Amino acid sequence: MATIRDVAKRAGVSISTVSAAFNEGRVSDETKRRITDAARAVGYSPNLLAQSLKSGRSRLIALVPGDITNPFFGNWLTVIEKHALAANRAIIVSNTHGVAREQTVLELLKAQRVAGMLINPQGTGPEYRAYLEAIDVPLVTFDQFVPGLERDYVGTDNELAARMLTEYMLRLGHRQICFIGGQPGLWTTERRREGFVAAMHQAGLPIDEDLMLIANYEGDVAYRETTRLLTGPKRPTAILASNNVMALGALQAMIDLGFRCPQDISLTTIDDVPWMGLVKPRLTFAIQPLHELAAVAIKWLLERIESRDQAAIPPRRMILPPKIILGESCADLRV
Amino acid sequence: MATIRDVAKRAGVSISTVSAAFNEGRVSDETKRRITDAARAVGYSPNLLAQSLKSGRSRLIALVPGDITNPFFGNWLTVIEKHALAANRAIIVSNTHGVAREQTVLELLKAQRVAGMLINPQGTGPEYRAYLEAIDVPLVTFDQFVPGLERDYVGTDNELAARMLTEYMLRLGHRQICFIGGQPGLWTTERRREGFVAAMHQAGLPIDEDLMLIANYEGDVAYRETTRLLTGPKRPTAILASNNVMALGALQAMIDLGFRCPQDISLTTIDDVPWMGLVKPRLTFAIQPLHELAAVAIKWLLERIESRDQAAIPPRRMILPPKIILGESCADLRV
DNA sequence: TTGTACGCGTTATCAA
DNA sequence: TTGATAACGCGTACAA
Repeated sequence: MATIRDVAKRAGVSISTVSAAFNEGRVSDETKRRITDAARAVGYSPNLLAQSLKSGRSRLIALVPGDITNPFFGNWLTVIEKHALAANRAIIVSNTHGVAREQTVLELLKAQRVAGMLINPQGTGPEYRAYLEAIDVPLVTFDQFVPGLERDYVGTDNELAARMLTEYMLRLGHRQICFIGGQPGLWTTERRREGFVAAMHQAGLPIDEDLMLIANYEGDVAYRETTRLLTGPKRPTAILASNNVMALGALQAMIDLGFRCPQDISLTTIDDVPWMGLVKPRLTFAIQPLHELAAVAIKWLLERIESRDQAAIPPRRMILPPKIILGESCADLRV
Repeated sequence: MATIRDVAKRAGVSISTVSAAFNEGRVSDETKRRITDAARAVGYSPNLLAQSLKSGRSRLIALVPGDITNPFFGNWLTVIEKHALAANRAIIVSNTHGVAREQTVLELLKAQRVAGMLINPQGTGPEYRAYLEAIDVPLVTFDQFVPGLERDYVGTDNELAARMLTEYMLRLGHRQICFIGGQPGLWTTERRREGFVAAMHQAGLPIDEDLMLIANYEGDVAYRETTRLLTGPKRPTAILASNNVMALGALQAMIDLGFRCPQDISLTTIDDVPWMGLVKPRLTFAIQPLHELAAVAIKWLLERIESRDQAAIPPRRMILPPKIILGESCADLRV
């Protein structure tokens, strides 16, 4: 590939002049023109590798969403890309399939000297926290909060989301409500569980441990657990699924077993999916203010990247309330 | 960050010895141990930027799927990641939002000296073809074929997919069938249109240009166009939507206008979405053999990356047939 | 306004 | 088996 040298030779100037021409240095218009012409002629494109090696950092921002196939993620990406582009930085996305490959991916990105990372952290425990904290790259976390981690975080009030949905179902007269949780230990899982439990207790209802299912944030396990529940002795009148994909798994399980939603079993969930309107029945769900959250996340990251001194900016947190969107997936038992 | 120098100093050896220790050079077991200990102590991780600058290429493979939010893409990613990982290479994903930012993104990836690219090319026309051809990076295209481009390509027989679906609807007695196409000029759009037209002609039916809608591969335009069609004077008995997202847009439009599917209007489409089973009615659609295609795509790319001489491998093409999955979205008009 | 020389962190060559 | 040194392509003092 053509280097800065080839351009210099072709334009009949020195390499430093070429460099200056590309970096708003003091170069006469005439020579600048000769240089750009020469660059085009030899097909020159600056070697970002060399630039980054020199400067110590690249202009790449890594987005690490955990599971790239969760449609939930598309909304984050769109907003983040827009702002990154405006700041003349590019987004690259790296999938991790949960926590399994996360460390490998982060090491790679670190070694690539990315300018910053936006990460949905999938791990738990103190070693994990320590690991994240030790990464000396500007970093903003979103969605999953890691307790004790001294990093920026943006997310939704998950406890509130679960509580609002549970209260809604309680108001409709439901008493046997099943909660299907994601991976145990994850922030969103635990907060959503707490919201559910709080609403039940406030209504003076006990928690039936048989109706507290443990799954993960993928559809197939939710499908299996729901099937197991509905073929067993205890049958709830309503289910709160901890996320969108799980809700669809649970719904599929109901349908496959011949249950009707909402006539036989009601269903609510947290998080949107595209074409939610086409899933029948239309689900009642809690929606996160993703646009606002994503905008803040990238704004904070850019601030950190452009700041001389990382430590000068203390860790910040933003937690916004969700909204409830009513569908047709809940039966009114009071009538 | 710690460099090879810090390790050398700490281990009391020269930097070249450290380098050798990390690159299966001839180093005694004793010094190797000292070096790995020292590396751990100072928290050394090799600077991939410097390595790549030296070697001229990184170990990153870029996946450029056009629209990252199309669920269609998740299947490609999963398979490709698995094989890349096995070859000790990492995948980064770059979104382009159609053709608009594609060139910018490709330039960036080129400047980053990625090892290779897997791209779903969104452009058309001879200049676009020439541009892609001139990129001197190992490259495999998928899904969209660019006529005349001398590059590897894997994809599905799109003409066949559309023909099979159209024939199916014709067999059920439909005569007024509407075709909604994606961006004009795109390979998949044109082939799918041809398949539709071929099936109609073979059945001795004329093409009604009023029933040939032009949209793009996103849901909202399909929604608008379907709405326009169904509120107009000519009403088809069936619709063939050119992809999954468009089908959902068309379905939503029908529902919003009070039409029932399939009783009033039948619908078929090409490409799967996850939880397709939950969309009511379950759609009849053509599915691509994505696993096979993705496996071949990454295999070919790795071959090119590891080959000394690019030109030694002539451009290859693989086109596999689709399968039809029957749902409940088509009415039988013969009864 | 332009050119020379050095360094970023690494690998490869060659000498010790 | 080890170590000194020259690249890789670029940016930037500093000198001319």
